Amino acid sequence: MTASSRIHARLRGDILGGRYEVGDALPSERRLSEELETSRHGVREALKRLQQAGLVSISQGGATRVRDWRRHGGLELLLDLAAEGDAPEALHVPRAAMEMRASIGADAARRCAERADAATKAQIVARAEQLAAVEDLAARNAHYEVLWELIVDGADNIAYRLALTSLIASSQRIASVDAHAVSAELDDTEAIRALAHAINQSSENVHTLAADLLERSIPRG
Amino acid sequence: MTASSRIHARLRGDILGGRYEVGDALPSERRLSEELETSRHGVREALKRLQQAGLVSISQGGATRVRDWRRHGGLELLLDLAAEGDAPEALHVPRAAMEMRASIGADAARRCAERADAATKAQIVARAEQLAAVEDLAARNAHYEVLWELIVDGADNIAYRLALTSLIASSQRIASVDAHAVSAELDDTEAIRALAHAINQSSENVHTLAADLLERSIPRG
DNA sequence: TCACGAGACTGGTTATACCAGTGGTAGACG
DNA sequence: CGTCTACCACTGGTATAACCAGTCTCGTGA
Repeated sequence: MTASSRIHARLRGDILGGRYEVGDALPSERRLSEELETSRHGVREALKRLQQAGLVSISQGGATRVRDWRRHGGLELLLDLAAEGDAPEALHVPRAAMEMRASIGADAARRCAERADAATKAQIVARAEQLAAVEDLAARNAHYEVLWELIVDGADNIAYRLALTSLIASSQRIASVDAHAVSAELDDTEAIRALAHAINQSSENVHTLAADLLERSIPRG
Repeated sequence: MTASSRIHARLRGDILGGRYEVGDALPSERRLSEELETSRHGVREALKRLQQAGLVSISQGGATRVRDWRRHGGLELLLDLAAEGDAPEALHVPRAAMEMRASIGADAARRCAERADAATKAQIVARAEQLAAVEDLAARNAHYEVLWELIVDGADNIAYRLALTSLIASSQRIASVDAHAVSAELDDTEAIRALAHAINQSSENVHTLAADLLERSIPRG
């Protein structure tokens, strides 16, 4: 744990936790370096990372101010929100992540059926069969994640690929809280196999099959 | 343009442009500071931003190495990819962005119809009517963006909200290349009004209406 | 009352020194 | 001859101190 990452985590928590209002000025770099007992450079590195994430705006001569992260932040904040225990509960982060996962996943499956080559589709079918053959939930979950990586790669959509990074990370964080988050999907190996074969045959109902599967894990509320 | 942002842009371009292989070691901070004629701190700030974006991994004692950004990068890279002219064409960045926009947008419209309160829905209808009333394309586009912000806010899904940031930014970058990117949507004011009213009435076909509208702008290929 | 300028802030940059891990390699040893 | 170890040269991490470059405020003078 480096000094700058400590400062980064501290300030990020303060901002995401709502302990600053949008537009508020952060303490100056010199003050922060005193309060947090580090050099100014460590503070600056942390601030650059916050700027990169869209949480603050820095301007020479003026103060460093808190931005509206709901408007300027990227999807990678989802993980941070899931990790920060003190983020407003009303954001429904788990539900949001699972809904997006379902929407993107269903469309990715459809595109994959359209675009992936035979070799990729064969891998998908093979992986689904492997998954169905194991009993251990953790092992099955590992297969399931690989399966979805194959599907998203097969969809040939870089935006889906990049979004998946944030979704997987935040899903894992959510799953660490609720271990059975996706068990409704993992238990139904038949539905998973059916999806894989539908993709392989470029069926019309790939989107429906995928959506039905993925939407099982959306929390109510 | 600060020194660290120059260095950041330079290295980011080298990585996204494929001039480094995954796993390659970057030159050391001391070497970079010589080559790019800045102090080591400027280099460090830039590297921290690259690390934050998932483009490199830094380890004390060892080298700073290039990561697989397709696997570890976040959605905000979409904007960078759209901006870097030398990114591999095969990524189909405009198509990817527009597909994701359609998938997320259609689902957001559905959730908005389910969840938004009457006041928000009234705003959506009002905005659609304003949009239909103006002739100027730029003004209409501005209304259209606000309309979608209202819809996404109404969907009460923080993941969609955060993803929108990257999608809007990269769409604008794409639109600056192809000015008529979304004109097929903007021209059909009737479809936009129909969507707004469907949301207001919580119709069953909101998802279909939204998807039909948004998918018009997906480039072929 | 208003305009403007001094000065006290803000962040931006540089230089230098040292600490703290890593990893390659030369040499000692079996 | 092989292998293991200790060392050293390298990597990034931290700190100090000084100065540059904008911004903003507040008091003074027109």
